[in-house]
Amino acid sequence: MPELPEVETVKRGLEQVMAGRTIAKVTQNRPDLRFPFPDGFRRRLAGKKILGLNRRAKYVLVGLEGDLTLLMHLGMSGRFEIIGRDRSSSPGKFHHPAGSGQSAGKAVQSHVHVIFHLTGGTDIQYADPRRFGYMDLIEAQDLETHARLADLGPEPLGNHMNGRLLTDIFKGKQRSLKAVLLDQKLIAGIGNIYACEALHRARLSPTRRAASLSTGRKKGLERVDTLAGAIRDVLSEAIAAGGSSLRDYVQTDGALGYFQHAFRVYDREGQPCARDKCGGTVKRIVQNNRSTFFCSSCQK
DNA sequence: CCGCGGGCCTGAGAGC
DNA sequence: TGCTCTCAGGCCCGCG
Repeated sequence: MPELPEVETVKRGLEQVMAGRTIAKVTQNRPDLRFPFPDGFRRRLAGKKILGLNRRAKYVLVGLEGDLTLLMHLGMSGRFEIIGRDRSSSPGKFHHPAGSGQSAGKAVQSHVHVIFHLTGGTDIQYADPRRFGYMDLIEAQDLETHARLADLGPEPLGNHMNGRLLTDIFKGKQRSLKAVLLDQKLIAGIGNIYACEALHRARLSPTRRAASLSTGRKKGLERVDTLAGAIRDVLSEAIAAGGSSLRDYVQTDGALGYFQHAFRVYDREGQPCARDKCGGTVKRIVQNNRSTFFCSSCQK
């Protein structure tokens, strides 16, 4: 499901049609996703003008008039699709096999839980088969203390993400590098795919203790700098590719992302390492109950 | 502090 | 064809 690049791509797609428009009405087909919708969800959104969209970690934030923010998380299988005259396809991108211009796929269409009807006739559909997604409404004064947002770590694409910041984050951490990269309280937005990919690019073993990188010596700083750069690169490249489409994820116009074709280790167990002259084979192990893919020949 | 296991859900794919 | 099992871009909790 969606990690930072997919959420960023979705946010940009929604922004194009939602910013400046007004929510005429909301259709809500069930009382909950992962958690119950907040009280008065439909009523509080109806008639509100959309001021702008933002992303924080894997959350999409929709700023509304009246100091209200709509917070949305896609869970594992959530997808937004723009239905109506504003739907546009980006040239050169692959389209969902089941989506010949309009349909989001039969299996997904039966799981449309929320529709935001915008004035002017455009609908924003939210479908989520597994219902691990989440929506909430937050008053402006509660934004910084909201339980979902308050404890999030820094943005990996923010200006401050560098070797210094990673060194601070890793300091004293006896957990594995992979576990630390996945911890949203330490760094926000990285998920299973991009943690694996970033570590491979930085030639670091996912099982290595995080604190073992953050030595004060020159060599240590070089390593964390390399990792910070790898994180930044892989996320940026994935956003440019419209995200990674494995099972559920599509962009808001139904197009598939195509960064999955650029994976070097994720879901490549048994295949040769993509690094030049490495000669290793990609392995799959389990860490914290999640699959980790890496090359033990070049990742140390 | 840390990893593990289980849970929340549905669907796809593999193997029999 | 259909059953059973495993696994999946997330995240939370409790246990030891």
